[in-house]
This record gives sequence, C-alpha cells and structure tokens, in this order.
Amino acid sequence: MSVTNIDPEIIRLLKGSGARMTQKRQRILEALSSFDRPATAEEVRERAGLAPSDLVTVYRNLEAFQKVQILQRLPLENGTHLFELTAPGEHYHHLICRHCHKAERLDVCLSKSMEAKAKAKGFSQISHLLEVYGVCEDCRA
Amino acid sequence: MSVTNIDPEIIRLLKGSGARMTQKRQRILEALSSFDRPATAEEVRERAGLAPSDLVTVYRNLEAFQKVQILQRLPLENGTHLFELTAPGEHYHHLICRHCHKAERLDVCLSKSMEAKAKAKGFSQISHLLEVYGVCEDCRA
DNA sequence: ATTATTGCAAACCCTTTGCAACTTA
DNA sequence: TAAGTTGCAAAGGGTTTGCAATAAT
Repeated sequence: MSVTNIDPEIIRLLKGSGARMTQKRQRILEALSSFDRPATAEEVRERAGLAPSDLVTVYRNLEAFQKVQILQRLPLENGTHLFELTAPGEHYHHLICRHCHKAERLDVCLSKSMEAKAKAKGFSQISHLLEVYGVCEDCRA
Repeated sequence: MSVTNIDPEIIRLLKGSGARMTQKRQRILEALSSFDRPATAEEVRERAGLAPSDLVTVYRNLEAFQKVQILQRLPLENGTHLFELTAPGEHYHHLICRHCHKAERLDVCLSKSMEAKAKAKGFSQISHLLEVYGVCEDCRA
C-alpha cells in the first residue's frame, strides 16, 4: 500500500527541490505513472483516488512537478491540457487523438536546430511545442 | 475610409461561406492585417477601434475566419491565444517572444511527413502545432 | 520548530452562449 | 424577407490564489 513504484530519481529530485513526500503527492505521482497516455488533471485526480475537491491539490502538485522538470504539460486544441510524467529533464512530442487522448510519442524533436536558430536571433529561455492531433481509428465516427 | 485593404480572395471566401460584410467585420479584418505579428483578441478589438464590450464580436469573427481557414490560432504557454491572418488554407509556425509576442515565421513545416505518419497509424482529421517560444533580445531582463 | 502542503472557498480570465434586436443581401 | 450579425448579459470551465489549518522533516 505504501510501497511506491515511483522512480527513485524522481523522488530524489522532488526532495532536492524542498518538496515533501505527502501521501497525496505520492498518489498523484502513482496515478500519473499509471497512465499509458497523457491525462487531464481531472483524470489524474480520479485515478489517484482523490475527492473532487482535491483537484486543487492536483494542480498544485502538477505545477511542482513541472518545476523540477519531471512533468510535461501538453496543450490541446480546445484550450485544455494533458499532463505526462517524463524522464527528468526530457520532453516528448506526440500524436494525440482528440477524442480519447490516446497518444504515441513521435521520434522527432527540434531541440537542437530550433534552439540554435532561436538563439542566433537573440532569443533566450527557449522552449518549443510540437504536437500532432487527429482522430484515431477507434474514435472515428 | 470605407476602402478596405483586405485581400479580395479573403472577402470572396467569407462571402462564399455565407458571411456578410459588416462594418465591424471589415474593421476586424483590417486590424488583423495591420499587425506584423500574431495578436490577442483584445489587441485586435482595440486596433479595430471597437469598444470593450465588442470583444464578443471579435471572438465570433475570429471563429468565422478560422472556419474558412484564413486565420490561425496560436496557443501560448499560459493558456491564452494569438491570432494571425493567413493566406487561405495556409498555416505557419513561429518563433514567438513570450513577453511582447513579436514573432517570426519559421521555415519549417511538418505537414507532409507528419500527416503521412499519422495517416499510416489510422488517424484522420490531422493537424499539427509547432511553435518555438522564448524571450527576445528587447525583452530580456 | 520550521517550512511545505492541504482545505476550503472564491476569484480569475479568456472564451463561449442565449436570445432578442438589428443589419445585410 | 430571409438569414447572418450584433448587443447585452451572463455563464462556462479549466486553472489559480489567499489564508488559515495541518502535516512533514
């Protein structure tokens, strides 16, 4: 029950940032890692076994996770977001189904070329977004 | 005053979709085309010389423009959006300053390879998002 | 003890919607 | 006159914030 399947490195990073390991935080982490696709905040809350009113806590934790770069936030076309645990410092790009949010990672990434180009133009604190959206076979009307 | 600098093709497309050319719509189009960068809905409203309460009208028009594919909506990292007129049916990718929204178009686009890959995986109605964010030289602290 | 986290409640803010009045074609 | 558009006012809905109570180190 209290045994976690969370990557120790993730726990180390969180503690290193001054964070404490609460039961809810642990549950949220476990919930996140149990998904095989990026999930909404609400889905995370539910899978973590938290009450609806705990959605705030979920958001606060997601923010904390993002700060230590173990979580990625993906924008959907409707203005909402999906969240996904990442290897520390990594980020991914996806092919995402607009309906069921099933997603698979794409093996493309522009980090190098893009960041170089952006830096050459005087930009700093560079990040980028690359996502492909569609409707998957199962969700096709 | 009533002379518009709007691409006739755009007007043709709008009319073809059943839209009517009202004064406000025209002003919104002109405002959009006057920007040298993607703009927020609020910025469009202001530049169009519309009252704050007309922001609704701006949004409704932006939606109409998007439908005929002469406008692109770009998500920012904070959950809001920028809007930009496009050549009919086209779309662009950008290097955008998080602070001033200054943007330049990137000469990369994944349409072909990505859409092919996505189709091969059974996806339909494919679209994609590719934006690079940073802080430009002028906005650097 | 000290500092982080949670709980509750409410605010935020961009964006959307309903419906009646008003234009455009 | 028929259909699209605007005005007004309000709701939506994901996300954030303030502050006191609580839990972790």
